[in-house]
Amino acid sequence: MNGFFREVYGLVRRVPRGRVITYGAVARALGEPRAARRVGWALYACGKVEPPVPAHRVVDREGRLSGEVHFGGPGRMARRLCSEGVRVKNGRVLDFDRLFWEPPFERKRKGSPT
DNA sequence: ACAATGACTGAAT
DNA sequence: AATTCAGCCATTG
Repeated sequence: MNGFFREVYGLVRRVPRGRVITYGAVARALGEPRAARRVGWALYACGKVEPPVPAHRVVDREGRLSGEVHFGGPGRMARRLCSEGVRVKNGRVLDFDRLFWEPPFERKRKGSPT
């Protein structure tokens, strides 16, 4: 597995319950702002990863549940979010801007930026 | 190697 | 604000 995938999983796992993040934000946090699609690809393969990845907390830049179809059925992702307190309406997070969790900008180790 | 696709995004219209 | 276009990068046929 590519290190990038693990970085994606590691960051997504840090998304607090009841909050959401975007593909682009994950990519930026990992230092590759153009890697949003790769983030999606990583999440596509996160099903068998351990510990489990809360991929349902990752939405697109408009707060839409673009990966809903990959949760085994309609409404599963939304219901999961709802179960965490995130209100979803018509495939979109309502208070998306308010619930957005800005990730800590972690560099590729090698020490922190200062 | 070429073309098409995709859990994306930003800019232009 | 909604839709369309183009860039992006990895995977797949």
